Amino acid sequence: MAAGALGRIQTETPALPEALRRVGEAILADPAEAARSTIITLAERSGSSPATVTRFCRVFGFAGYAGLRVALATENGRAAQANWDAGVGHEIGPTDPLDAAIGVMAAADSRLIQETAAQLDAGTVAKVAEAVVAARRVLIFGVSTSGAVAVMMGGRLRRIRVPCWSHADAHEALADAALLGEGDVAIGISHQGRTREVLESLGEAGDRGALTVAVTSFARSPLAELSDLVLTTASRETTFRLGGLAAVHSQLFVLDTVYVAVAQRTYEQTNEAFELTIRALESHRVERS
Amino acid sequence: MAAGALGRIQTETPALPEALRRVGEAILADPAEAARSTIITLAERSGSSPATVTRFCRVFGFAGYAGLRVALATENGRAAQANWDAGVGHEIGPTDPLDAAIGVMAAADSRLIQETAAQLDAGTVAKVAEAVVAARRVLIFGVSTSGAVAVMMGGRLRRIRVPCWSHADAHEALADAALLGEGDVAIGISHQGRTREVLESLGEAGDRGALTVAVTSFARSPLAELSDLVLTTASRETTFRLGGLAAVHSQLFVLDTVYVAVAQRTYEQTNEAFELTIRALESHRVERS
DNA sequence: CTTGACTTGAGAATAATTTTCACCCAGATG
DNA sequence: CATCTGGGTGAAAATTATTCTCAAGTCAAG
Repeated sequence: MAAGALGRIQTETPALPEALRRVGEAILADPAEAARSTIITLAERSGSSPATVTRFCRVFGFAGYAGLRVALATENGRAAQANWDAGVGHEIGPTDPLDAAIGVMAAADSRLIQETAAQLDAGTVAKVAEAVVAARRVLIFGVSTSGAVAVMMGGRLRRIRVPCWSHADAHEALADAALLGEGDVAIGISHQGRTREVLESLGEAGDRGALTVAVTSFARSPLAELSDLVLTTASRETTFRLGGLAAVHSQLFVLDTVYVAVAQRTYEQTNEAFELTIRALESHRVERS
Repeated sequence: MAAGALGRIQTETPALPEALRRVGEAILADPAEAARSTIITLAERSGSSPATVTRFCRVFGFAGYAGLRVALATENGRAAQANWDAGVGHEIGPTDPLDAAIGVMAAADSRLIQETAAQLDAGTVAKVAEAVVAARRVLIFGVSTSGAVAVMMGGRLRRIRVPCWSHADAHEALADAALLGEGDVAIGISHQGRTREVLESLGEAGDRGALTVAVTSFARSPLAELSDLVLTTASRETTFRLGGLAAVHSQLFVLDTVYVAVAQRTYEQTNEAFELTIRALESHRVERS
């Protein structure tokens, strides 16, 4: 078993005879470098011979040098990953080197998605999906960034034949909301749950008898209170005011789950609709060069 | 740089010729196994020759097979540490319980973002950001889902005073592209990099002397070849055809990094612009209850 | 002193890896 | 239609890495 190879080397090395010990020390001094070296290089660096390095591998139960090498590299990756979460929560400042910033952002986003998933209520998602499948009309809206999310989700749902309209524009959303009725679904997206336009449109839809669904980060926001069902997104307002940026990932994730749930409930039809859509889009693609 | 080797293999493999592609597929099918195999074993498993495997290593910038092997092992350790294998790659079927599906999706998205980050070239991001900061005009476009991403990014950039237009509409994008010139920037988004409209618009922008930037999952796609700079997104086409869904996260992440890089380069102005924007948006919010 | 168990590295033997080269094939050209 | 070109490929040669064998050295115990 590869696990713990470095630890075992650390433990056993001091008890080894002269030449073997030097090999162990050379590896411990820089495992990553050792993984990259050939057996010859490593032998030279430890002041011994290739034969001794092979023996060293055998001592630790590897079939040969290749085995040791792979084990070292694996542990090296493991260690790198362990350091990963470290930087989360760190604010990104104007002078941070970009690669560090990229790492922090990735960690933050990744974590955000996990959090979103953790606190998402599958029951609510299922209810929303069932309502969407049964609805005569579905309306999705938001403004600004959330509007773009709404449009994106609308496009997806239309591709699997859900009768869906999506707006990033407040007036159009309001107009459409007024036309909804019993058995329809309205989904309003707002990170903070305080955007007036979204509140008005969702309120209007509710008044007309449609099922209202809020997608927001705040379960106690006006939007949430006004809605029949609430899908909460997670968002941490950290890292250079990136709360807004990250919120999009969270919103998309929540809507992805709704999409999948809808697709599951209309599997046959979904597959067929996919085929059609893909064929239609193909004609807009250029050939492989 | 060793990081992101698997991601890169994933991205580039489909564009490779026959025999090389088979090698890539064999590796992707079981990276851990590949790391343990000799070049000969791997050649046999992929139905090609050792020579081809060596060529494959060169394509991805490794000095030889040993380099690839170590990189694979490293990533393998990385993945193991993060417990990411939990369910990833599992297709979501119509009968899966929804909470399981949510878990799989979260793991997949999370991993996707990590992969995207790992294979993103900070230097390229910096170049794009610098060009955006210096540009007289910036144009961002895509169609369909990528179009929504473009619109979202455009909105963000405008909020920090970047003179930016964004389109999800092919004709408008083309019209605007024709008006660009030296010192302007055009960013085209297309998951597969084969969408004709995006190709045309970016080509037009390039002809007019603008810096052209591609955001695509395929580094060898027509879109990438045609562009001055390429920002590659990662995407695994797994889980219930969710490739397209997941691609959005990846695209957004890449553009987030550009946004942050731009913000870093115009810190004063960014902060000020933020204040103004937030105040403007406040008036559309309802008061805390 | 011997002896013998244990280490070690030189060099031979083997196996893996890389390079070279001739071939094939698809598409371009005359 | 014949010919050429150029990329892609695997067989085999060349190189290099790895493993094995063995003689020699060391050292503690008799």
